[in-house]
Amino acid sequence: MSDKRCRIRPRGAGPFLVVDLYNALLGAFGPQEWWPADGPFEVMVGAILTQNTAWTNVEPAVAALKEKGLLTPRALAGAPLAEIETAIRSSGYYRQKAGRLRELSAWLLSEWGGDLRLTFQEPTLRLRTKLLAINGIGPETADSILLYAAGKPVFVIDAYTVRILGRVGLTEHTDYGCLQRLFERNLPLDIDIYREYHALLVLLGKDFCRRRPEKSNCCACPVGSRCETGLLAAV
DNA sequence: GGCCAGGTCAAAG
DNA sequence: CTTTGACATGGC
Repeated sequence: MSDKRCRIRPRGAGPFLVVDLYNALLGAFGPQEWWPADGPFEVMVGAILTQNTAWTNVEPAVAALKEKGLLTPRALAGAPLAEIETAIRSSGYYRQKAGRLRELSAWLLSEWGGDLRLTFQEPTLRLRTKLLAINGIGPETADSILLYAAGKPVFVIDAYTVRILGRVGLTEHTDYGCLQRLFERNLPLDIDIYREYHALLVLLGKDFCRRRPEKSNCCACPVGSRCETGLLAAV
């Protein structure tokens, strides 16, 4: 995808700045300190379990896995599918996700003996490509793993991000790569900022955009509607 | 009871 | 190449 097609839309006096939104969100909500997990492998597991699923449904699933001692690549790779399914049932799509978790674990085991330190020594792009090759790991899951588990400077795009950018008039593009480059071009190369920014966008999407007078997709409704608020208006 | 959630993949059109 | 359906539970 050429950069030309990723151009952001001018708004008012000039292009709206990605960093302005970050500062506004950080000022309004404070640091979120994502990802809520106990160690990198738990981040990876959570990244799969939370696919199109509320985090409140993921928590019991992670707890059950932990209870059964299944939160290591070796244990998960060797566990019966039925046992994994039972443990993660609350997270929804549990049959799909059980298979995905086990496939991911088997891969980590065979490539690096389950040692994530070794896994994360892999060059970022190379690791990203390998993650994407696993069935059930798409761009958002791969990048969440890279950013929050591996500590690589990769910006995560999710459905909230797409809606919010459209809502604030920054861009109407929805293409993952376009939006990712938009953030990465306009931010300092800083893992903590990437982590914090994505967390804040999710918070805005959940708590803020849900308080809406209209129906769904508040973040996509027209500027000037009743959805307009102090926070977004200030940006 | 309906709508939605921190997506992804495969099958159609 | 773009659109659509399947996957599934739990909270509001």
